[in-house]
Amino acid sequence: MIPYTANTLKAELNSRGWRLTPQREKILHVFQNLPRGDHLSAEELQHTLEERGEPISLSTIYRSVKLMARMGILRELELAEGHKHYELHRPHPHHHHHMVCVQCNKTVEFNNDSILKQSLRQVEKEGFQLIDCQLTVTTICPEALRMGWPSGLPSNWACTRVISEDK
Amino acid sequence: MIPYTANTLKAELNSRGWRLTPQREKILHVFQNLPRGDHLSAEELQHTLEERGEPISLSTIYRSVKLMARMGILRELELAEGHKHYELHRPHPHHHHHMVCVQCNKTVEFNNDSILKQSLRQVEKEGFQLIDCQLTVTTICPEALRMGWPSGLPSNWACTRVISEDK
DNA sequence: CCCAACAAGATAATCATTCTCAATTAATCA
DNA sequence: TGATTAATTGAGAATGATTATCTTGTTGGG
Repeated sequence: MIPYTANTLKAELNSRGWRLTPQREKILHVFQNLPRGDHLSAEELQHTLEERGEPISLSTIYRSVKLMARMGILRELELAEGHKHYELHRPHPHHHHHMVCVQCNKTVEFNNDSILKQSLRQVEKEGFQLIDCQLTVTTICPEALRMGWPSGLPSNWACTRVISEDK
Repeated sequence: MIPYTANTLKAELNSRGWRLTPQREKILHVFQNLPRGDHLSAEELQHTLEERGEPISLSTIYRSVKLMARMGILRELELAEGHKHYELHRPHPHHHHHMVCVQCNKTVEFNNDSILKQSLRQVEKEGFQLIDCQLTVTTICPEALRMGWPSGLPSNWACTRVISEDK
């Protein structure tokens, strides 16, 4: 949302009764310097910090990352199997969604502003406050399709099962 | 209305080198008889089956549910913290999305056809094949807002957890 | 600069999910 | 139809991400 500096982060935290700590600052810094489109798991974040000579315990990583997600500073992504990823929560026009292949977990980002708009309308109608909206599109990627996924099936199988509305 | 019978399920499975088993049939049956909008975790599914006098091991539950999600028969939902939920993958116009409160995990469904349309367009543009698209909107529910989220919340207060069924 | 509350670090605990393996069983083909 | 083969089940152990606990260290308001 806001490009956070140490000061604005502190203000945000304090206004909720939480504190600015060197650890939280460093964690935010890592995400801010991440190439756009990258996301880290808790462990990857720990390694990154270690390499920078700023080791932070896994406990703190998990706590901070969850806190910042609840605040709306980070996005919690459920893309691949097994563990969560986090990325900086960027405002329009960098807000994006994900396409994930069920075969290989390949992830592709895409932008679509109207999805955010529609979510906002929906949410406000119900009296909720929007923090984030993530469209996760489950797919079969072109490579998997080329390899004959799913084996032995007519190539149009998925289309008939899939939720496409006019086909 | 639900396209799967024992026969079509068998055909679908066999075409991929998999088998129709009584367990898989029973599991599908549970989902088909679930009120619209309901979703079950692996454990809830096991309990349901137990109550019906058709106990199935947890291992098998997990395996089957994952298989059927990969096939596009079930949707795998990442709504609340900690565990996945599954629901029947229904075609348009029953396809829906979810709004989740980060404070209490309350879940509200909503319909929005244009999200599906746009996903489909996006996916095809990239040469992928669409299996499912789920918009998960992270929110603060009205109840939490009323209590002064985020700072004014009594430490052990939780919003009433209601899984409302329709908009 | 003091103190109460909050946070960090280390590690144990939890808990959903996956894996292992022996025993069964569904689908195929002779 | 019955043998054959490979998939599947069930039970429980193993895994692995995330949380909780507990002690010590810090933050920030008075």
